[in-house]
Amino acid sequence: MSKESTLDLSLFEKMKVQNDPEEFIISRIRELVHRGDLKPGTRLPSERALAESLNTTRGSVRKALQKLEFYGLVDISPQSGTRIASLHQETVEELINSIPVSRNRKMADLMEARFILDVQCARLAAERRTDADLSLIETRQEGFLKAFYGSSESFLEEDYLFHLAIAHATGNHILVSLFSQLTPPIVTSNQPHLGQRDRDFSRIPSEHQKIIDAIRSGSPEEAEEAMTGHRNWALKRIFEGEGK
Amino acid sequence: MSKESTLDLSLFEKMKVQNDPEEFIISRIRELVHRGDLKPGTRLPSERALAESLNTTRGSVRKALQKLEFYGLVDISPQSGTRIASLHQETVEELINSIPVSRNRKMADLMEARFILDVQCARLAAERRTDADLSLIETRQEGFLKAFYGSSESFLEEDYLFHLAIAHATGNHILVSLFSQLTPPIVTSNQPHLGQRDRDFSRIPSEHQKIIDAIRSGSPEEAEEAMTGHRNWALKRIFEGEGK
DNA sequence: ATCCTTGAATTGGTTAACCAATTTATTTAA
DNA sequence: TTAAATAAATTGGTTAACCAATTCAAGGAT
Repeated sequence: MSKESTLDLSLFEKMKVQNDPEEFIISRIRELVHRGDLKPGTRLPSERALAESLNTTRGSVRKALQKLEFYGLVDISPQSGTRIASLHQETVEELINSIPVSRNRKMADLMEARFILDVQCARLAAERRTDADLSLIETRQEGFLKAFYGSSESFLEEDYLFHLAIAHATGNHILVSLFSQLTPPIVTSNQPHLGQRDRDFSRIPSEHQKIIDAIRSGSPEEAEEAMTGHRNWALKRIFEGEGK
Repeated sequence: MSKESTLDLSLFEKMKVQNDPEEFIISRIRELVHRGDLKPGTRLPSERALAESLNTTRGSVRKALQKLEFYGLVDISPQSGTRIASLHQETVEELINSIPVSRNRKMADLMEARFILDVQCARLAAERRTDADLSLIETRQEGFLKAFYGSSESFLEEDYLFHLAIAHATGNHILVSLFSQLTPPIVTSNQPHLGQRDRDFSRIPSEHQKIIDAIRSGSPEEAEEAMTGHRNWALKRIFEGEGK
């Protein structure tokens, strides 16, 4: 029984100066799992051993491992140790912070997922919106227009609120949650495509209006079509400069 | 400036015997925020004060607050205190565990969100699937059939793996992540509707096969239609017994 | 009165020692 | 040689003291 798939060793050699040991441990283990160097069931070195090996304190190691357990990446058992968990599903936040996939690729995946949600939310909103929902959407549109035609740099934030109001109008809390998970990383990504306006941006206000009209009149098909056109254009902007 | 929207007090009166102080604090604060008793900006009592008030240790209080910060529900600033965060978007897991919404309603929202993702993933999978993707999907179907026709109780789990393989075939990691967030709680929810088979369950294997055929032949429209039929039926089962 | 200085009190963050349960190694008895 | 008994070492978990930074209030100079 002494054999068993046990502890690895020098995979955690200290590197450089570690400004944030906790973050380093998390990203390192995540990387090792992704690359397959750490297979499910593999036991990690003890918290004390890891701390010494990384020239850090046990507290930092512990915080990192606790977060990894929360992520579902490892299983911690008292007196038994910490092992790589069996089947692990990543959260969106994990994926965004993960290493192996290129930044552009992740952004493309994010935009595509949001595209899907946007279109379906528009359709459902047209079916179910209450008057209060419609009122909120129109308020958001006003805010967006003010930011858009003003010199405000925050029109992306306002655009987000507009789309979020549509998601809210579906009455489905889960959809709102998914939506809000996807958008902040997009908004804060400082994608050069998004930040600066150019000729095409003039389309946005009228496209928004089409969507609003469809939702007001309760026409799911029209809403779906309007949102598809609106978002398809945004998607293309991202995909340009990188093949799928 | 001494006024300010500050600390509340006896909202944290100790109740009964607290077996798990950490979980209690998390659920209590979540509840207070949901009910509006704690508004954004409100400062919570200090960790020491909370610990004494709840007859627990500072460590437990601290762990709870750290998790709440991770959830985005509170903002912690050293030497300044812990305050309710301004705009808070709930994660799916939070929503599932939240109190105010009825269980059936949450389940309906979950199913609807999964329906949307399922259909769109089927469409994209038909467009992009590699041979390896198709192979995995067929493997999952075999596993499902074995569990379905055998006396195994795990056929729901196998069904999940089948659908997950389709999401994987889109090549979009974000979609896979969203999908995996939505599905496990459905499987484990012990919905009486789902747990026991009845006459309608016999449709599942052939519906799966239709989806596979559409994905193999690269027909997005067919895949979308097949998945819509498959999942629409599941949706109806949930909505029966509660007007949406 | 008003503003600035100053020092005590309070805040979240960190550290190291300690704990109980388990595992591993050693010793002892058959 | 084998198996049981026992002691030592190791594990994650917890606690309490300590820390630096900040806040807040009292005191004094203008």
